[in-house]
Amino acid sequence: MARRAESIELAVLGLLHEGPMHGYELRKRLNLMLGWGRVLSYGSLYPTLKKMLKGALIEELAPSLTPVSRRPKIVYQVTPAGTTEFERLMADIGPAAWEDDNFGIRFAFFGRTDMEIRLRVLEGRRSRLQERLDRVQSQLSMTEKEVDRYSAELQRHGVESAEREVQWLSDLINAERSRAGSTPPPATQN
Amino acid sequence: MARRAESIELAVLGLLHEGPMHGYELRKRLNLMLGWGRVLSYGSLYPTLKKMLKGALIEELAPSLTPVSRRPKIVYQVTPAGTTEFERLMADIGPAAWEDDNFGIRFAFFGRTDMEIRLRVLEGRRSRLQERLDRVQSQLSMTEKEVDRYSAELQRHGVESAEREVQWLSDLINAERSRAGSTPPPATQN
DNA sequence: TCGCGGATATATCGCTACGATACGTCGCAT
DNA sequence: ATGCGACGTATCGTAGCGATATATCCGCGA
Repeated sequence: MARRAESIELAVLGLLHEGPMHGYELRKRLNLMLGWGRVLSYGSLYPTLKKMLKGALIEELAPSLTPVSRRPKIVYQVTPAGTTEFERLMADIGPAAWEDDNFGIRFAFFGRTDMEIRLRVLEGRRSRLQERLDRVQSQLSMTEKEVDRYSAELQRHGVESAEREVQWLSDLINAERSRAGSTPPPATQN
Repeated sequence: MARRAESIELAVLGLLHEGPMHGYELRKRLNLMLGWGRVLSYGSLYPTLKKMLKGALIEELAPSLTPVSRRPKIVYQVTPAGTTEFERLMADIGPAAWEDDNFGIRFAFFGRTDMEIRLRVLEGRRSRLQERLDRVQSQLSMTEKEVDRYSAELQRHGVESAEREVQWLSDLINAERSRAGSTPPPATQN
């Protein structure tokens, strides 16, 4: 249940880790990192924040030093419980971790996990994409009637993008590996 | 209202134009063309089909020539009204036409519109992407604190993908334009 | 020849999360 | 002095998604 919501929680925790913020700013940052496709709506963010408050993962920061600012600007910060939860979520790899939305968020916070986790997430993501690619390729090949020019171009472009993404992941994986290796073997292909 | 639903309608009409189909097959084809991100669920498809039946955009094809097939396989085909609607939707350019989901579908059916429409949709899509790109760039530059290594890499990759997409669109636009030109330059590669 | 698993096929329902919208404050441009 | 756009919090209706139920067909091994 609520797979998207889970990833929002992770993102909020991660962002608050670099300093207290209020909802509006959180949303902007979130949209920048989720960025490319969909945006996060207030209808999702505020309820999530409420839920996290109730769960004591975050708390409201002491308000206005600036004396009487009429309308409350609610600034949130993580609690120790929130930190624990963040670490738990980051370490919790598994199919959900490399789904489209989740992957981006986890990746953005890679700096706060260890290499073992990073590698597993990157590899999981890569095989997820590879698997999609294979499925499309096979479906394409078993299509009897030849396709329309434009449809074909769309397919081609999609496949190309996915392949590029796979390459990107491979490069990242190699980079991680070589950073770890005591004896980095020079000729490791792919 | 119901922007996604509208695009499903368009896709269904377009697909049925290349021959009668039943829901299951429709879904497969749809997922192949929407393909890259989300899949279309039955919970969306069947209600849409019902709605289109009621609107007389499609109709059930005469059933079993094969005598007593117990469970009905419902095969749909477009009505003349459906064809009209398809043409109307394809010609209806405007912001909605170059949103992520819609664009792909329209593109896939470019073979059934004229060049003027194609160009406008391609250009609309390109400026949509360009605009996103600019927004990210400016937000990036106005960020005071320098970002984490991984976050930066994620941004970089996102920007690169978007730029590649813009390039793709530009190439397509040029191709359309040169096809229009009275003097077709002989060296058309690809 | 039976039966089992998997692909094909239609259908519905609960619930989530998104779009729309409302409301309020601040600053600055005209 | 007022209008406009950015900042900021909040809620609500409902579209549509995931899960699930149900049923048929077919290939394959035992």
